[in-house]
Amino acid sequence: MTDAKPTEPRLRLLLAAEALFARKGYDGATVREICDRAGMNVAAINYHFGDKERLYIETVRHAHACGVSDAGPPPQLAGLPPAERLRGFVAAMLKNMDAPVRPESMQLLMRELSQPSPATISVVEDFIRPMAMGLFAILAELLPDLPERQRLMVGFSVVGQCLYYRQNRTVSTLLFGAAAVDALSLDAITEHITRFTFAALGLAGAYPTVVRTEGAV
Amino acid sequence: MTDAKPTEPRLRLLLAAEALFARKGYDGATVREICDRAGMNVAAINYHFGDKERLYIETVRHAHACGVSDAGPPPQLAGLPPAERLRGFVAAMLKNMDAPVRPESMQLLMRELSQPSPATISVVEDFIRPMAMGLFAILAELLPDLPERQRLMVGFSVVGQCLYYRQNRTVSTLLFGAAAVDALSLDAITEHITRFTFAALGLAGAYPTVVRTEGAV
Amino acid sequence: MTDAKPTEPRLRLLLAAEALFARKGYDGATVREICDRAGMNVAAINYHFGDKERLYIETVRHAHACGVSDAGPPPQLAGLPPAERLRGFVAAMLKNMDAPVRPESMQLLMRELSQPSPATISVVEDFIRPMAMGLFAILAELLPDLPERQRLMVGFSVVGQCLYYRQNRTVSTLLFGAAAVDALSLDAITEHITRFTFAALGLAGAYPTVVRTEGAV
Amino acid sequence: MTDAKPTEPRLRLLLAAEALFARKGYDGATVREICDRAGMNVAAINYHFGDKERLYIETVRHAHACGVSDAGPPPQLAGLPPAERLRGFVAAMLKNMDAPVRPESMQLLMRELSQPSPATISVVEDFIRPMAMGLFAILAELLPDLPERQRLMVGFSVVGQCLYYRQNRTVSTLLFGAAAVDALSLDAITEHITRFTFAALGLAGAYPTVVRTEGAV
DNA sequence: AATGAATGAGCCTTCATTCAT
DNA sequence: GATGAATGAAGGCTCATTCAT
Repeated sequence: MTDAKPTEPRLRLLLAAEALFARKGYDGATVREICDRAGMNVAAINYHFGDKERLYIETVRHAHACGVSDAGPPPQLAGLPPAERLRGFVAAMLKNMDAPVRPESMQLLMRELSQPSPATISVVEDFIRPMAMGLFAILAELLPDLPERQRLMVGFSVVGQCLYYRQNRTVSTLLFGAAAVDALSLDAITEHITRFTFAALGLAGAYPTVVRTEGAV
Repeated sequence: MTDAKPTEPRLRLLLAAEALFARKGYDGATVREICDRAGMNVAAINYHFGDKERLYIETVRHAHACGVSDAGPPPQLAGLPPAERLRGFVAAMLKNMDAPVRPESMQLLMRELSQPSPATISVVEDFIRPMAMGLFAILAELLPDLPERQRLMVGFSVVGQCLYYRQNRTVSTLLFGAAAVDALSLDAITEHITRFTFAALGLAGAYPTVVRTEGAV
Repeated sequence: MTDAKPTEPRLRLLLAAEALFARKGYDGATVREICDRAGMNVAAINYHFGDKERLYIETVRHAHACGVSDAGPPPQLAGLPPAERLRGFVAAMLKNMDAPVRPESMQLLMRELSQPSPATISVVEDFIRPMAMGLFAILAELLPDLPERQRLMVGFSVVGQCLYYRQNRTVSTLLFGAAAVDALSLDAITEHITRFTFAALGLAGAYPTVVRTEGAV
Repeated sequence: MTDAKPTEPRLRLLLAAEALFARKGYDGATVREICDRAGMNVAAINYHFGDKERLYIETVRHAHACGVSDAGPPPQLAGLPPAERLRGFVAAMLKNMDAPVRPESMQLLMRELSQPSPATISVVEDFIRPMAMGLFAILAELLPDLPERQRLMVGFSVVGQCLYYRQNRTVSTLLFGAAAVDALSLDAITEHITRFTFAALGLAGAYPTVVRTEGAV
């Protein structure tokens, strides 16, 4: 059993900050609130991190350091054919976003990416770039003759489909109801995106799990 | 006579607030800043709107009231075949997000959608739902036999591809450089997403602009 | 009857700040203390002066603006012979320091001069230089053949004697008791410094009030 | 072996405190700053001195304990005639203030004297009184018939001339430029004050270094 | 209808201090 | 004997808000 309430003060602050920054943003969260949640004194932040801004940066770094282990294409797919790996990539990305170790981490990172700050760059470099490189390596194998610009947009189409579910869950729920949205299981979404993409790429025949359809849907 | 600088005080405040809320968020923007930008007194906001929160709600309402005219599928496509209309939908959505009448409006709405607030619901109902209904009407015509749950995910795949470019422009730029990202013209993106989607749906033959490809890319 | 408690808020703050800065110095005085004394809110300083430092500068400026009317050699001596005017200068300087309109003003100025700050320069230029120029004009008339460097030191000797009583009253009192120090009336001191100086300059014969002595004491 | 960097922790703290209190005053100097400068932990002050205030008192005591050896009239003048000894006193006082063993000590003491604190009394008693007694002993010999009150003012005139150069160097520099002020050598000032005083006292004939002048200048 | 002056709550930060080691 | 970690109080400042005009 790992610590539900870690005794390390620095970590307590980071976790409290992560939750509050994720929920309220940098301006909306106050250092008092964060320290209270961490069960510490107001001066703790200054002592451990210098000031609020550096706490924020460290919080973002910590959040992606925790998630970074799952980042990049799942290594166990290394030797498989590219079609298989593309499916693995979609599955990993969806899973990573949907049920990360700590939801606050992901929430904070998404907020961070949509409103860049000094901490954004390192997150992108350490957390996002490995995944992107993994995806484009797969696409390069799958579509070796495609001009680079086209490949870029193909990548964006794949990632865009995956990100949609995290970035726009609120809207989807408001539009179609929580029941309809929650009914979409992670597996179903993975299946859908993979088929949709394979069909789009004219690789429906290469689709790993064999189900043949007219289109992909 | 168009009002470049509207003299109506309420409107001046709404436009100033829109720009600042869009750029800095609710907590980051200050009423003083907003009033200064509107060329008015600090007390103006409280006089005209009661308090900051009500100003925010009114600002969001006003932003989507201005954008709502462009929302929904472009009416001129009304009589065309569904394939044509799907292409029109993608083009409209991308164009709407990329170069709306007032960029601040869109920026504010996007921020609002990613961080739901009391003002979110009416935005979704008035601004988003018409577009969504338009899209699903098209999809229903294109894929009449598809189970509803599948159609939902198809819709998400289409919209997800479009939204990616707005929601993740910063990340894309950090990953691939501004040059590579800016080189993707609105037309090129529209073309790509439409083909990608048609191919995915097994409707490549129905692709309106005729270019026949193996896949869609 | 002038306002003992002025209703003008800016002035109330300046007077409160003057007293506290004079007594406790810049670091020792707190804005809360100052506002309390002025019967105003903590935010008043920020509203009226921007921040503590600008309040300090304005306080110093105001303090010397109040005293500056008495600065410089008393104009009514303008036509008199230089010996008479030297006596007048000493009398004016002592009087000015000993019983100024508001003691806090002088206390603040003296503190300011011994610990230069951004506000020092203008005080020196506006408040001190006129007096200094007045003195050296007199000395130039009295001792036309004296080299400039010597004249400088003579001026310092005159001023040094006068300043001693203000700058070192505490020490004098601790050394000789309050009774002995307080017994030295303003007139007695004026008389002493004038005679001492005249005798030192070999101008004892020119001493205006005629009393002949062996030395000057 | 002299200790350029004393290893005794208490002494290290005292020297660091002396420098910082001298430069920034009691409120302006922080215990952290002092401990950093002394190369010690934040808690060192509380451990060695209890609290900041007691450190301050000890620092002032130490500063004047170090300077006290030079205090009082130079002993080697003991047997000389009073006129000679007065000259020695002026020279010693000027030299003591101008280039003391450790400039910080003197700076701290001067600051202390101008803003009395609990530590003032002992400084005055141990450091100042010996000098004052020395001076008044000389004056008693030189002017045996002078009433005490007159002698007090004569003493103040002598000391006031000397103190001027230290207490008002900033103002002098602002008024007449650094060049003019720095050009006044310690010897020149000593010479001037001595002659000025002797002439004022009608003792020009007794002036030790023989130069006969009409006045003293 | 609209404003400038003024307010109190709360912000982030820093201070001198203490405690467990 | 001495320290690094942690604390509560208080610092200056900014915020959204209100009031008299």
